[in-house]
Amino acid sequence: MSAPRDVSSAPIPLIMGPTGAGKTDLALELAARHPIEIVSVDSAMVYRGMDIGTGKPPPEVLRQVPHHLVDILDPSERYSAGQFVRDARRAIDDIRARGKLPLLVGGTMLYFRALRRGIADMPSADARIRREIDREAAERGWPALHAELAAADPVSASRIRPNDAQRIQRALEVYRLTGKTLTELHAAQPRDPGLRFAAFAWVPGDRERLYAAIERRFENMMRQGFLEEVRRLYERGDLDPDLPALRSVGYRQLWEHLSGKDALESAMRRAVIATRHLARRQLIWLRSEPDLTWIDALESSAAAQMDRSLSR
RNA sequence: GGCCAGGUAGCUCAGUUGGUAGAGCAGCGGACUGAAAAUCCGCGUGUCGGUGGUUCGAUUCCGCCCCUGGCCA
Repeated sequence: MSAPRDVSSAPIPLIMGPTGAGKTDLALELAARHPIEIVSVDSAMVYRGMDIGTGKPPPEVLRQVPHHLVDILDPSERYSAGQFVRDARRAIDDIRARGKLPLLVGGTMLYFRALRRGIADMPSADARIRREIDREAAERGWPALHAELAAADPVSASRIRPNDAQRIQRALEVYRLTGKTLTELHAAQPRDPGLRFAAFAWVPGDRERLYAAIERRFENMMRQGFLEEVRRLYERGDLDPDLPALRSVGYRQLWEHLSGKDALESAMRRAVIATRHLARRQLIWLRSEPDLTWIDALESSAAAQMDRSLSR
């Protein structure tokens, strides 16, 4: 048990790691020994009814150890980095007001970055404008819309590829909504997030072993009823596979199987591959993130290292 | 045993009317500001099954052998 300390000024620990690295178990272990509450930094765990495939702790554990930003949305809803930053800051304030230490744990690196560096004040997604842009793209192709963006905002256009539909759409959306370019809005972004963080990269040092763990983890999910979980979502009838929630790793592939587009064996294989791809992108992201304390999750002393960091 | 179809990148396959070969997937590297578990970009030397022959030159044509699948005995 750590000595009492001023929780309101202590840096907030962030544990960032790829899927399958054992972050969830680590967080629970730390919660047993420190006065902490967990804030999930995970774009998929926010959804209710998506439990097995997102690797959420079981309901008893969620009740026993306070978790924030888990099960806050229906899968039909959209979340975003901007919303995350607002939610996380509120959770941090609340936890500190209770005299506890917030521990942020997850694998959604964009959310960590947005929290640490701040995020520009921009309008959220607008379904009507997106439909409009999609229609134009269907007629003229994304490169044409990219050219349109280049006329308004050459700086953004130069870093967004002509085929990156998602980013072209967002850039045009913001411009049409506000009359301002992404470049202008980014420049106006507040510099100081007003919070201090201590960021840890919790990463297995051996990629082969991480990949093997991912495969075992997926097989285990299937044993726990992952397919039935996706079937429940499928059979609701009001959900669409283009929804952000259902594009998640595993859910997407099993949905494709349920809708008759793929054999189960093949869908399962593709789900494991998609999870590996996710882990790889998370690792790549971490390499470019500044001010990280790296901990090899495979080292026997790894948990003890984290433990000591929280006691300081 | 005979006939037929195959044997080309880790996998599935394309191709070379003879000038030593290229896609998809996998893998690897990277980007990332309200979809981010998303989206996008870059990276392709491999005894072209083996061995002899023809040829200036064979992965490509011919002979033999090996392996896989199918059909017939």
